[in-house]
Amino acid sequence: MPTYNPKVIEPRWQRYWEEHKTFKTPDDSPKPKLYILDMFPYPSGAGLHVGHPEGYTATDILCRYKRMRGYNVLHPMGWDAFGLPAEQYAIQTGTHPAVTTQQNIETFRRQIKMLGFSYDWDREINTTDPAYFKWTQWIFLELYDTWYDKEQGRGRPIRELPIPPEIQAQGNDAVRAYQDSKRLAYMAEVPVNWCPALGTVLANEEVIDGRSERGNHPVVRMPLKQWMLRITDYAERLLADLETVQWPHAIKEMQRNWIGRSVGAEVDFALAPPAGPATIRVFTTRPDTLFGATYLVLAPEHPLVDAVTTPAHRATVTAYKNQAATKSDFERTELAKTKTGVFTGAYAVNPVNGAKIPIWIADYVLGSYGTGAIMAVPAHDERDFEFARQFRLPIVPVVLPPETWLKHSRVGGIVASLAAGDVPQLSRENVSHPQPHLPTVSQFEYKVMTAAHRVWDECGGDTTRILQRLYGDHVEWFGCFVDEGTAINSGPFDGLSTAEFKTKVTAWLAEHGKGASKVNYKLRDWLFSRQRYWGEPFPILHEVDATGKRTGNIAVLSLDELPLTLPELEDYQPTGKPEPPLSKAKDWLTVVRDGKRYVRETNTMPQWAGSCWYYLRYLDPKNDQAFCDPAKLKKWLPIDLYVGGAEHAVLHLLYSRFWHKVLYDRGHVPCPEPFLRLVNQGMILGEMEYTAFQKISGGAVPPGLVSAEQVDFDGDVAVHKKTAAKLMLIKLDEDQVEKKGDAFVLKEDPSIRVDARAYKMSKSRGNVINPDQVVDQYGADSLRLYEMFMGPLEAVKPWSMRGVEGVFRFLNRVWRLMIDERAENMRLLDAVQDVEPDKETLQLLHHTIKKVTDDIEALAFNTAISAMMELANHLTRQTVRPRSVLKTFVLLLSPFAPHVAEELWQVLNGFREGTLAYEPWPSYDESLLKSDTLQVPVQINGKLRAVVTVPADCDKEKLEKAALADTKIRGLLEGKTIRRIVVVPAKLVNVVTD
RNA sequence: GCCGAAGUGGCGGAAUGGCAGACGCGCUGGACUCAAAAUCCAGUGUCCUCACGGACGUGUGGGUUCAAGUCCCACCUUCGGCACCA
Repeated sequence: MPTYNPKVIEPRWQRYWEEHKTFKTPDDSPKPKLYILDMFPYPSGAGLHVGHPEGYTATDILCRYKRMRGYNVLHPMGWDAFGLPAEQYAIQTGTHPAVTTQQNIETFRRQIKMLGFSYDWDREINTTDPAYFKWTQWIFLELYDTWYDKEQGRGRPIRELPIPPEIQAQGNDAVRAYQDSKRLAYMAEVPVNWCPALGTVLANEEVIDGRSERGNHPVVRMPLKQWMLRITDYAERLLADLETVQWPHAIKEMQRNWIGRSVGAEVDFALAPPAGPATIRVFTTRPDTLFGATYLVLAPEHPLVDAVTTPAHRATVTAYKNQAATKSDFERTELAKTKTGVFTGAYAVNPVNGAKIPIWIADYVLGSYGTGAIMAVPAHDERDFEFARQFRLPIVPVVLPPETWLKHSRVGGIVASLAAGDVPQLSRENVSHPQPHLPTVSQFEYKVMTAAHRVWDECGGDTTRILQRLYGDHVEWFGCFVDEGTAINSGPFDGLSTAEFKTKVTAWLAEHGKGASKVNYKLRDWLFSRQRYWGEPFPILHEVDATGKRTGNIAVLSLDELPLTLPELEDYQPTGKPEPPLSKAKDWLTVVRDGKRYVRETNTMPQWAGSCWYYLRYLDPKNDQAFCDPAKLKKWLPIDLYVGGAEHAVLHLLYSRFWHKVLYDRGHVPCPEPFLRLVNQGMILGEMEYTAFQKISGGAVPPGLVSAEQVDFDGDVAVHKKTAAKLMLIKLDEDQVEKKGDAFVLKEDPSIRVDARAYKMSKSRGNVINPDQVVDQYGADSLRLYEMFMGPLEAVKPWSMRGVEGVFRFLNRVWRLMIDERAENMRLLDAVQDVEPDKETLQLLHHTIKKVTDDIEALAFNTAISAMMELANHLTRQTVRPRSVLKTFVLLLSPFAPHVAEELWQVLNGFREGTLAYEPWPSYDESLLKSDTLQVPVQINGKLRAVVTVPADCDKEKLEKAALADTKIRGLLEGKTIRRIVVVPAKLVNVVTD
């Protein structure tokens, strides 16, 4: 009984493709190239998630389609296999991470192969393979060997770095130190997340709300010598080149925000006597507000803090500094609802007006951004405003807001009502006789009105002018104004617009040697080392003296010493000190070279390292002479389409682009951007869940159900809004609820609203769909088809097992369209005949070819599948099914459901041996897309009233005539005056009447 | 708070400014069957009507247009990202 049985046909075709190397990609094909890439997975112990095949299926469909269109398609897969979970497992069980990793890769590979993706498996890579990370280490050394020439705007070899004569004069060590200070890879003391309870340093992603993810222990910041990559040097190009790539707008925007470019000025404030000759340099994006700077703030870690602090304030300043240093970033931000800070006792001189202003320190100023110091302009900066109010510092307005802003302010409202005479007890006339305790007028309103009245006549009763006066005199009434306006209280600059002011004052500052324009970025240099075992070792040696102390000199391994592999360790337990586990490998650690003693770098590279360049290695995965043959790079780059999850929107993509640009500058890759076009697949959520809330008896609320609108619910914990009592969650079945209005309610009691939503899949929630089970039950073709049929690729969408069943039924229907299920062996139905299709069928077929072709090109797979369903439904109704039509249909289906398509293709072609993977893609005949007659809707005043059938080539006049001739339309137009008739040929007729 | 995306039947979703709801799920009825499953056929936005037919309908309010789910303005909600970046 040859019924549709994916369990038999899928493994068979997978074996066929593998044995025949059907999808092996030649490097020397004359066909046009396409490089279509999936973000490679981290092979976790949990196995493949249904989210993975979403993007993989999309690209696979496109690849299969493009091959049939005559392209030479490169479509590889590999493993991003360094990372924490394998190491955690090693700590717990003693199993070497390489073993765990290998097992996980086996599982992932089996699962991915079971889905029938057309990868060229000969190009498979693994970031933990020494033959791979040899080149990761090599690239690191290239970064180490590169400095950024700001004049030329590109990275250059360190030997080309010009050495200033005064450095040269100080000897070799000075030269080396100078070079080291310019390298793209450099060492610096930076704070890390040290967890004393776990005795280890944690990655940022292991720290949640200032505590360790495992065990919930406190995490403190501790300075540690780390490798850093100077990505900030590339900030400008990373930003600018976003213009050249076809990425989703949102992702570009996220990268722009992350880079965070802002243009402003650095301004030098001299210290007021007696503090000394030093100046404090601040960064501001609003040099136009310089006249409003009423105090300076230094970050607590600013190097000049100790120097400026006066003896009388030293104790409080030191205490504040210590407090700020031990606080985690989390505490500094989240807990700092109110601003804190202390006065240093010192004063600075405002360079534009000579005003003496106090210098404070406060942790709302970050040491790591700009110069670590700011000029505070409380009238025009929210944070400064808040701080100034708290510490009663002066607020001077220097930007006059536009009229509309003033009128919409609280003061504007009061002045308006005063002008309109809406305050009977307090009209313009009697406001001059103080009556401060009128019941309907607040103290504040009274103050405003009195002040307004005082300037009323002077301003000619003009409310705008009154408000402008009040703003100048009482800015604190108006609050903070941060937008652009007109300069006031700014001496010679008064009356200038914000933009003009900025230009002029920056020029003035430069002229007087007190400042210069400056661009700053939020982007920080990339912390590139981890205190971990399971990562790439750095190919770096630190020279040590006789006592074992580092001399500060660094040597690098040469290419023939690479790869530097990880030492075997007996235990993977953290050292208990902030020292990486590699420091335990004593034999591995020490190296003697040319009579000098060295210790190896014990940090390892972060997981990003391997994924930063993997797309290059696919092009030449087995090369042991170079990371890739330049000819192959030239042939295949850039990547035509890159598909993956939006969780990599910022870091992975930014880091890869950075490495790529460095390699480009050093002449190793031929193009400045790696990923020409990027598409993010949307997340797949679990099945829809319905939740009711029940009070817990004995609590603050009596037992019973609570309607959802009275509940604060985050998906895990529900709290009664009024009583703050915790509520119990009750999972409901779909048929216990119904829709009422725009919400779901309980069928039994429609007054009880129910929460309905789909959640992110997670082990703890128990809503994870395992692809193995889906394939076991319905087959890979159904899984692939369903993942594409769910909705647009980019959209977030909930899983539905019934939906899988729906596409499975479709594949069964396709099968039965041609296969005689009642026969003993595989054979075609008698209905399948070598006849010419009728016109309707032919037209539908060509319509479907066009639709599927266009939709694949647009990655709109869901609608392509709908179109094929419609064709299948049509053919099901036909008693005679032309073989030619079925053959075309199977080719259309093949990128989506390749196994069943191959099987049916065989039968349709008389069991001829071979694959359809390189059959030419069906083409359509334009002339068959149009039918002879058209159904054209006829509207009266925009409302559909009739449909008329006309010849396809019906012109405007004939169409209008046909519409008006329609009996129904005639009846409805009876006695009406026709004012206008809109005729859109082949589309519609709209009759406009009175 | 800031930036971005999205709101259409019971559900997933479809619609170059031109017949809203294609296709699928679910549901209802029918055929087949001793029966069930599977399959096939028909129906299925809401309300009014025996029916013919009609009214309403794409988060809310306004606007542009002969015509708006689609364009413009304001707002609401949900999701994602960032968050003292001067």
